[in-house]
Amino acid sequence: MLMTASIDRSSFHPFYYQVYQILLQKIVGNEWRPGDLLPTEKELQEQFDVSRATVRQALDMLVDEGLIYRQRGRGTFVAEPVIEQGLSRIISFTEDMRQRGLEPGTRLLEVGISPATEDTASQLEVSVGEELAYIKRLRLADDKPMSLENSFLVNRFCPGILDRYDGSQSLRALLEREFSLRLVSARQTIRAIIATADLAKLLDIDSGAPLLYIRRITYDATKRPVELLKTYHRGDRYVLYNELRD
Amino acid sequence: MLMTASIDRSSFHPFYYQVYQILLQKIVGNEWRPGDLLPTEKELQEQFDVSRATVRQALDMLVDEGLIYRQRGRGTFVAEPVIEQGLSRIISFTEDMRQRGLEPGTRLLEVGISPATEDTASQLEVSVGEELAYIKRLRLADDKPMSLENSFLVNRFCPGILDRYDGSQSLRALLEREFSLRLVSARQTIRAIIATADLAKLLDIDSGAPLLYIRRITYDATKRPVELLKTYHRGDRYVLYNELRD
DNA sequence: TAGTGGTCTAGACCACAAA
DNA sequence: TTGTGGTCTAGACCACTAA
Repeated sequence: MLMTASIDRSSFHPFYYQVYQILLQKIVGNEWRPGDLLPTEKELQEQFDVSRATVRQALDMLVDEGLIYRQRGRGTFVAEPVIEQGLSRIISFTEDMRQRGLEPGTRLLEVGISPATEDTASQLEVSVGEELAYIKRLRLADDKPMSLENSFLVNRFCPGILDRYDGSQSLRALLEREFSLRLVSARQTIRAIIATADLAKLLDIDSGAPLLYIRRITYDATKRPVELLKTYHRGDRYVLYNELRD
Repeated sequence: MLMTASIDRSSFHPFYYQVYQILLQKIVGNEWRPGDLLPTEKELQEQFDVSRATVRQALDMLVDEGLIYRQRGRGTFVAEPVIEQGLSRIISFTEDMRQRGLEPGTRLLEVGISPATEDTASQLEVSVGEELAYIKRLRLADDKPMSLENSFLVNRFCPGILDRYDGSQSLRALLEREFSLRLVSARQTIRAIIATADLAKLLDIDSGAPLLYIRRITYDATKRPVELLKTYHRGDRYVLYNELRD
């Protein structure tokens, strides 16, 4: 491109920020593609008629955002786009198993209403004793036990949900369709524990076998906690996968 | 404190990095506490006998890590320790422990060069037999064993790293500073396993105790796999936390 | 008004990569 | 050997805060 943007010296934006914006546009606008060599710092300095320090300050921002990287003696390059999607999405057991090429199954063990204990109440930000709907399910993969899921819902947000739940459908979809509860964010803790005799029996493993214990609180769009999910995954079968970024 | 550390002008570490380290120690060592006013840039400049730009480069690192913040016209302050509830950031063991309010420690067990096995080679996308630098560290929290970390680096990308690594510093920082390797993304799998006798002994737990086993591959800006990290965390002490979104 | 951090300049020397 | 980015200096002027 022959036309080159230049900076506005009377703007209230700092020079380095204007340079950053111009370079950013070239990258996100795909004019410069991953792997491309950027102009040298000297060239940019001359092009924008600013000092090298100013150019470097602009480049530092792009480095911090992971959009470019520098190699001493070689130059500055456009970075490969980082996989941003699917970093940490909330996915259901069913989706999860299908992604792994396994056939998901569910056996409904128990449902009911019970008062919140001190522990569950504090997690769900409700009063102790408030009614919670609970759903206990054994999850299967290729017809063999994989995980035990224990779900606690704030009954006030989805009254009568247990009557409409038949044990096989997606709880997420039901909450959204019938109660307009969109689950948009979640926090979870992950621990390694040892199977108790009860859990071992349900999961068809030896007691003392390792389990991945995940405790997740899910929030709706207004940041209200809606569900507390306790999951026990068989250590020998279940592998949690995720992607991280700097 | 009247005694003040000064920088070593013959060190191979850059001045700004030495200043950063000294200031970092004051903060994590709790000599400077949240809310405290730092010396002004001018004072630091005089204290270390470096230019203001060098002081600012050191301060920039601390700002990036969220340890300090600046207010124009007022000064620079130690930040409140915030538990970075990021979605899925790559954080070091050291950062991780600090966020949990535990004092991180490291015991270097073993370093060396060894040829890639079929398994490690495929993970790191190198040939079987290619030289890998490995670093085995026992990680401590409040002086008690927390995790065992087994790191494998493609030696070709960071030749001589083992000579420059003293066992206590940040591997990430070292890779970036000395080899211009910025670790920007990672993929990991998480499993629950049972401690073998060897692992149990190192971690000071019973054999048969549960462990969280995390296997992470870290990539640089050009998407090259750089490090394979195998980590064994004590199930009774270590809890993995993360946030999810829809 | 005095002092802070924010921005900017015009140099310099270095380590490293590639030809 | 040439050119790159990495580090460092010694200034300067500005916008903002607090006294």
